[in-house]
Amino acid sequence: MARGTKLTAKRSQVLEGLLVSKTAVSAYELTDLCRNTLGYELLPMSVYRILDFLENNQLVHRLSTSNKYIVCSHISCDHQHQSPQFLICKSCHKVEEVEVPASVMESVVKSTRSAGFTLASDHLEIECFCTDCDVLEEVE
Amino acid sequence: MARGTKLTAKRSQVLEGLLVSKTAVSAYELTDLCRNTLGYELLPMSVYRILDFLENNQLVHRLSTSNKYIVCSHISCDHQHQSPQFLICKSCHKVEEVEVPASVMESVVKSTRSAGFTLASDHLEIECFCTDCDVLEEVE
DNA sequence: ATCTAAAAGTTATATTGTAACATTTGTCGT
DNA sequence: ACGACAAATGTTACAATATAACTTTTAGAT
Repeated sequence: MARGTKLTAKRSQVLEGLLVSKTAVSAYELTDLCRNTLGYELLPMSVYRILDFLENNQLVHRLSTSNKYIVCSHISCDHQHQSPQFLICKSCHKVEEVEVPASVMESVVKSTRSAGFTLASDHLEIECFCTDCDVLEEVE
Repeated sequence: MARGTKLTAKRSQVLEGLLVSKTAVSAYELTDLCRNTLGYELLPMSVYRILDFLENNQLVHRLSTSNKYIVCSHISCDHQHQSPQFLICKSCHKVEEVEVPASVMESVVKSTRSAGFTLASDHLEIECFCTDCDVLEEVE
């Protein structure tokens, strides 16, 4: 693990909460999950701090589209992966992580560069509806 | 313009606020801008509602990455455009709108479909740093 | 054992977003 | 023109999210 780098008890607890969760969760949802389901004493403030730490150490991804967090699916590997692409259900927040074809990422980087910008995120976020929620949307 | 469809005085005022702004702005920022700079009487609740309306009528884009809004750059055309790709500066919220190469969008749609999801957004959002802010980031 | 830096605790508050209900305004049929 | 209905806006209260600022605890290093 990189600098700043201790996976303390509390940090493990938060990580465990994320591992248990089937969907992306917000800091407050995660706090509740840790307290109610796992029985850990945690407050939102701490959870926010710990999530920052975990994100900086590539253990979790922060989905800025929904302000929720999800554990990195490659948490146990030590090698590099391609950029992940997150398909995020707008309705139930289920998240599917797929790999972005290199060509796509290249194209994105290219248009970013030529506009004078520097890429600030390691992933793409796509707002979707999953199969379940798609049906519901139509009914409304 | 489509259904539900009156560009009332208030709605024009909010739109004017967005047109005046150089960067993406939040509902509260827009409220302040309208009140302080343009002298319009608006409250956040109304601004939220009006932004919803404007978004539904393709006059503004909502950037879910930052929960901010920006006027659609094709506001005065009546024809269809390709999917926009927004380069959003994480620091100053300046936004550059570029067109996504069709091939990229196809690829995104494809991976979305094959994962059983339906695309829910008409654009891509990319978190970046612009030239100005990029320098500052490094100094920190 | 003591010192120090990192981590976690604590409290208060700022910011963002919505719910619920009241009032006003515009449009339609008669 | 008149009343009736729907759309738009006003108003208030509050829920949910995020961070600031300061204190206490903990874990290593010497």
